[in-house]
Amino acid sequence: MPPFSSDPCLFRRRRKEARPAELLEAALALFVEKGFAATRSEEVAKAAGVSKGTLYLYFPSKEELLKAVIQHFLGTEIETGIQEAAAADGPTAHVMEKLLVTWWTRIYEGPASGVFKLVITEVRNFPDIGEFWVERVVAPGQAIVSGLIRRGIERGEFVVDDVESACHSILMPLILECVHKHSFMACGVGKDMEIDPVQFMHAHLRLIFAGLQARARQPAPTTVQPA
Amino acid sequence: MPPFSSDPCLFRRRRKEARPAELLEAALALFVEKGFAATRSEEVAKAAGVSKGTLYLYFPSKEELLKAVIQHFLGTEIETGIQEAAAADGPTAHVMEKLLVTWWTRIYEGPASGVFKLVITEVRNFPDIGEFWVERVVAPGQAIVSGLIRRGIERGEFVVDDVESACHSILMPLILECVHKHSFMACGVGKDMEIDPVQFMHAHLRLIFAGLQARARQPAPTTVQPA
DNA sequence: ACCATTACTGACCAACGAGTCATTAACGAG
DNA sequence: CTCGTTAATGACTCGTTGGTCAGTAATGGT
Repeated sequence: MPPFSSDPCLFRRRRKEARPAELLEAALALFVEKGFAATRSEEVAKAAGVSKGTLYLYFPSKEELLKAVIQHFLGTEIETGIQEAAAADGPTAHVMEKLLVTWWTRIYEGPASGVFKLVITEVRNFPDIGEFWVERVVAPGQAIVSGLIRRGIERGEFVVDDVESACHSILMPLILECVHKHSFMACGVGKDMEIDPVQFMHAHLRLIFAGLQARARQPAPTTVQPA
Repeated sequence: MPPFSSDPCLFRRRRKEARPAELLEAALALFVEKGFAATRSEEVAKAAGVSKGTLYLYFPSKEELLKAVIQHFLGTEIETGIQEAAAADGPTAHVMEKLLVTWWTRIYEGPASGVFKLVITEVRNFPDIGEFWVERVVAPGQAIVSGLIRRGIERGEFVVDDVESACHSILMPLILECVHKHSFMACGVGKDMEIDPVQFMHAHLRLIFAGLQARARQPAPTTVQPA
């Protein structure tokens, strides 16, 4: 580094407003990649283009930074899902497929996908992370999907004896796909046997819907079938 | 600690044979609970009832200990599954259900379940872990299940257009259930909305089989149906 | 009983990393 | 331009921890 650098565009810019968001983004990427404990706070600062001191200017401790990261990156996606689910009409399988494909693709591709891995790995060290995770993500997410399943049952499209389990069968592969993206997929392993996540999601939903509709088709195969 | 303790049963027993296994077991439990980086090597030693020096007598470094842990706890379960799958006959859905229920319950309840979480969290820091994970677990596991699906297709019981995806749809919830056991379930969060894993597994497989059989039932609903 | 062997110990060291704070300089007001 | 405010820095402190090694005691042979 030269003894002085008066370029105000690269060096020591004062940008109080932008720092927190940039630090949170850098922290998410590093925590997801290396884990919380293995990430040095100076790395986070460097990745955000500031010094370690600045990091501690905006967050009182590394642990608080972690909590802020999770709080910051989990909220938004779920609420849009609720609205999209409520607005749609038509055959439930269609509604659900459309919802899950657009909604989940956005989650999978955005930074939220990393939060799944992060929360899974760190809940046991910081249990209160789990509190607002179930409250803000698990519960509303399940509510959307199980609500749609019940809608399908009421309309005579689905026959399901355990809605909760069906909900898990639908969502768990999608969640694990997000985790997978940030573990195996992120390093070079198993590239040969990899599946395109979007292609898998379609095949998965087709299989699940076939199962949900299987016994519903039996009593009235000619009247209800849409396709 | 008293200045001397000559009780040979509790203090400074020499048990060269038993140490490695005990250290590996203790290390697995702690690595899964707290993560590799957050676990101090002395903790592992204490949990195994030895001092830190003894740990480094059997493993050259903390990282080698991690690799040894994973190597030690991943091999056995898969091979028994291959044999059980090959031995069985009868309707494929029955074979598969029986296999997955016994096989996966054993994995879920044993120490192997923790290895899933451990590998997911640590591959990116130690990529060669991933190498023998795909080779020894992912590939053979998928081979067993997709082999059974193909068996079902050949026998006219299933209609599947994407065997790989179906395989994922079956296995991913079971894997995530293992991970869940060692993250959320292990701390107190979300206890109210929890599902019994065995009950879920049955419901999940019933749903999947309904999907796999759905279109197979259509052409000949009266002749093929076993139940 | 005595000794040789070796499993085992824990004090120790060096490196590392979270968090601090005296100092520096960017910015804006007058 | 000057100066007061405050965003930003990075050298420093100090507790922590991976790894070592000189010493200790359990064991088995004679």
